[in-house]
Amino acid sequence: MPEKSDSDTFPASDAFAADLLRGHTDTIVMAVLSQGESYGFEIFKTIRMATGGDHEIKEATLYAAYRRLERDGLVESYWGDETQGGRRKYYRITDAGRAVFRGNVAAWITTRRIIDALLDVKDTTP
Amino acid sequence: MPEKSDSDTFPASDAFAADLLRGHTDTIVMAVLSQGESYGFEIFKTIRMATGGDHEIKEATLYAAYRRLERDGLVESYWGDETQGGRRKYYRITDAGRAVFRGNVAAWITTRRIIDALLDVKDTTP
DNA sequence: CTCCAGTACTTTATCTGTTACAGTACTGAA
DNA sequence: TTCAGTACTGTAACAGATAAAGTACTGGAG
Repeated sequence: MPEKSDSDTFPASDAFAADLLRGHTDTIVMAVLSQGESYGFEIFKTIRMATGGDHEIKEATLYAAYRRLERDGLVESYWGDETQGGRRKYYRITDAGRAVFRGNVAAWITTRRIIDALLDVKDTTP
Repeated sequence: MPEKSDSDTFPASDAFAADLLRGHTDTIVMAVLSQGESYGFEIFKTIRMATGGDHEIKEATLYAAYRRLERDGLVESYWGDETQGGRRKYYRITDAGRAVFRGNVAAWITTRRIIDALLDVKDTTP
């Protein structure tokens, strides 16, 4: 008889992909921006490449994050002076942003440990 | 002049603790139940101990998770026959639950890798 | 020349998990 | 008797994620 994998019978990640990165979006955007200035769509492409298509963060989610981060003074923005093509809004991380980013990375490491312990996940580093 | 730490000036984890575990609650509950049957409040205490007070998952969050898991057939419940004290609702993970749990742990490992890469977090294992 | 895919940004409505808060009910210790 | 702890439930509200749709430009394929 035909084999059925667990994931066929019990899809786990359909609705999950969303919530697994939830709460990390702002931190991820700040991580990209600590490497240097960038504009909205480029940040989107950078993250899409890093997540490899799967688990991708949607455009609308990111643009919402940009607004949130700017509202909280963690990033600053300015319009580029593109003469042709779509106008681009560039983002730059602020000092406050850098500080919060450092805190969030620390929080991630803590959270990571807690979940690893709860799920009894062994170290996966080769 | 008095020192001010980053966390004083820019509180990072006030609203975050909530969202960092978000999406993992169901998986964490199933992790506890794969160790054996348990009842609602006990699962709460187990998780509270593991998270060490910080980052704790609130009672209401867990009871919501129990209902969700039971609705989806991932856990089963029955009332204990306590003769005194509060009545206890016991939970048991189902085969479907075990399968989804395995998938979620795999998803967690993937997500973990992605976030580590994006945040450029090095391996923290001693 | 037209159509389409890609770039680039925006807005609105909706969904879901989390939580504050409140309530019920029992027990044992101060 | 009061309070802390055990044990469960329900409701309202919030915030982040996203589907969906729209605007506007560019370059290539047919």
